[in-house]
Amino acid sequence: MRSAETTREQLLTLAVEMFAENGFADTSLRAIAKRAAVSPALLIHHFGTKDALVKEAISKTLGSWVADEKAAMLDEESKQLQNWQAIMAKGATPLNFFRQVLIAGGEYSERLFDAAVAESETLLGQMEATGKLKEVSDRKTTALLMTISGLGSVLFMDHIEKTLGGPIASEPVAARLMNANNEMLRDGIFSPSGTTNKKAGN
Amino acid sequence: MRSAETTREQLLTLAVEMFAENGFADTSLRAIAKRAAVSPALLIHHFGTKDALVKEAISKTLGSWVADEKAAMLDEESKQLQNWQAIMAKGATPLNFFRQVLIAGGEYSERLFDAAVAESETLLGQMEATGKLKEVSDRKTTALLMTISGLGSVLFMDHIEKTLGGPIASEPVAARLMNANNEMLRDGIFSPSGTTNKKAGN
DNA sequence: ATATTTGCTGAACAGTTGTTTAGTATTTGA
DNA sequence: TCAAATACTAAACAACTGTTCAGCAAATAT
Repeated sequence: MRSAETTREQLLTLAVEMFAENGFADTSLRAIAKRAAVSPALLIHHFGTKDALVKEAISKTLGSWVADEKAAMLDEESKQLQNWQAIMAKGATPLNFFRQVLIAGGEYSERLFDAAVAESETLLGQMEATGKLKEVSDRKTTALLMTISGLGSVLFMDHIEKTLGGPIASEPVAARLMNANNEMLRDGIFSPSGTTNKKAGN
Repeated sequence: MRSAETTREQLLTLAVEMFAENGFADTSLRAIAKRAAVSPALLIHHFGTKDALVKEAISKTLGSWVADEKAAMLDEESKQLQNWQAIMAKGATPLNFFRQVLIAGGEYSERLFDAAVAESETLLGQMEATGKLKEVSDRKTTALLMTISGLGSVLFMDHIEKTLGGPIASEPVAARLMNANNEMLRDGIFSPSGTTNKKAGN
């Protein structure tokens, strides 16, 4: 054999990269094959169908990622920035891949979202137990909102970078995001209802 | 003439619906034509290219929507729920269309995002001026985070509905989202740094 | 009534897609 | 060493895509 396992893995790695860059639908088997200097039929030979390749790419990438990322978001404030940057240091590919999975919808997107909500909820519970969290009246919905923010940041990464004028992994941009987020989550940003012109405004 | 303007408008309306449902790339001219009981060539005849049809669909739908939606998010608390429901009452099509534009990326997605950030920033300014807002150290980034949440809610609509077990426009689901969001934005949810749960100022 | 414009169609073109098939070359197992 | 298994390819298939083109039919203008 001509080093089958190696070729297969190389193809899978390349597919992940290209899927991350252009999405699943917009990345053809021919395009992958061309960049691998290989016949399109070889991809079918190794993976059966494009769909199977997509699924394998997803489980490969997600499996190695979610574990690292999950605890970072709600970690101790002093560690947040370095956690964030450590995640980003892994490069753009996993993050973009993540994004494509969410965009593509379907089963994996659903699982991913559910896992993220569950994770947020667990962390909120832990924080509450250790006194790091104020009382929240509806923990599940709060976890849901935090998930939306977290995954939203991934989805809108390009927009964020454009708005803040720098890569999301860079210190100044990451710090601004962290600070604004912590400010919001620690103090709130709305004035307590009733304290100011409640009916005069409008 | 066989009522040209009417046919064109009907086709455009149908295209918007189908784009909202399945996205731009996954909605072929043939599919639209078939559901309109019309020749695919007629779509080209009226709109020139598919791309032109997409653009016209976008500007038609976005134009009539953004204006209504923009002020609702940060309105007075008592009005939020009914604002939200009023928006949702317009039906799923515009919201899904919105979603597809954001997913598709490109020029329109960018414009949409930028407009939403700018709008949030303006509203934060207004709220601060009327004393409804606490001091925020970085208004732009705060506006950015609120935009991510807002548009994230649109993007993850299906997931939200699945998680909370009901349509996002329904009273119980909408109320939960509103309450959790207000709680977060008014009081914050993290305990002040360095302390453990010192005050619950409700 | 005739000519002209215009809504509209059927059929085809050219390109892309995932996949199949038949076959070659290389490696492995006996 | 010989046979079986495996890696790999070129070419083609069938289905789809957006788009073109020649022409029919109906409304409008003359």
